[in-house]
Amino acid sequence: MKFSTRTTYGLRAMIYLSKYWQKEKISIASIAKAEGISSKYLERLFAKLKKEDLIVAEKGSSGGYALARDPKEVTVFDIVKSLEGKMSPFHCVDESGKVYCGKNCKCGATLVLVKVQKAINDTLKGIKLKDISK
Amino acid sequence: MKFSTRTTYGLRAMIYLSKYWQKEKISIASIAKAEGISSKYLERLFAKLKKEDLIVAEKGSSGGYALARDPKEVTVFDIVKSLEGKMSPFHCVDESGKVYCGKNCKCGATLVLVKVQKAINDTLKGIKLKDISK
DNA sequence: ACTATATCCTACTAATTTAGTTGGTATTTT
DNA sequence: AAAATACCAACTAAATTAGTAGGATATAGT
Ligand code: FES
Ligand code: FES
Repeated sequence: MKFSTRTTYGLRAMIYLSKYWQKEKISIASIAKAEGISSKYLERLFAKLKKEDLIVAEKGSSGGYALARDPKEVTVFDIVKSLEGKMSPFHCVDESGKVYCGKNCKCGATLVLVKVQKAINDTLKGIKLKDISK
Repeated sequence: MKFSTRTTYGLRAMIYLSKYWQKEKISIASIAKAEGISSKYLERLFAKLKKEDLIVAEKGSSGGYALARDPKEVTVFDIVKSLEGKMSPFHCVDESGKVYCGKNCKCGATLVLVKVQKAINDTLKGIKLKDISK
């Protein structure tokens, strides 16, 4: 049971960006270099973050990325969700906690599934980007 | 971010077994059939559960499996851990919460990693097999 | 002793997901 | 015009997960 590395990459990149909040735009190349991440891969992760309006971009020479919102207001949940897609840790419980197992079974396992899901989400929602980017 | 299906399979099988706690031994074949799981696959999951002393087996005709311990005392954490292996949800934090990222970075991401890990484990440890197998 | 029914064991294959690359196009500053 | 940047789609590689094949070993009942 793991979060994929793209989540860690994404978090690191967002932390990096938050250091320049309301200061500079930062290029993917410089983040990739500083963090030791493949810049082409990071590019694709940024596409997801942008789609969820977590970052804004400016094209062209001297363009780059910047946070779209104040790090005090962005939660880690927002970031992780946009990178991981569906935030359901089990195949038969969806994001809202609704169960739709293949067998339509109402087995006790679902209790576990729902509780774990809630624990993860609550934790992620309780951490702001600001909290981790001092 | 998902638990693999083997975790759900394992939980379901353990719930099934707990219904026969101190009554009968149950064969893999019958569990597999009842739960709609590949019996050969379930066989391999049971090997893991047995290795962690969560179940006991008896060979031969009229053999089968049974819980090794009282469902009131087995936690879901025990089960999930034995099936998932390492219970670290991120690549740079181990089970004890120790960080050893490739870059040896001490970035704020680790705070997230450690908190999520703890939230999951605490949740799983707080649920007994008995609680989910009525 | 034979047979049927079990666990146990190893190695293979298939499917899926994740990670990363290639090769561009479009846009903006200098 | 040139350089630097975001943007985009398709491909490849690696890793993990899911499932299968083909047995060997042990026990109960006949
Ligand atoms: S395994 Fe999905 S509801 Fe029981
Ligand atoms: S990403 Fe592993 S410690 Fe920062």
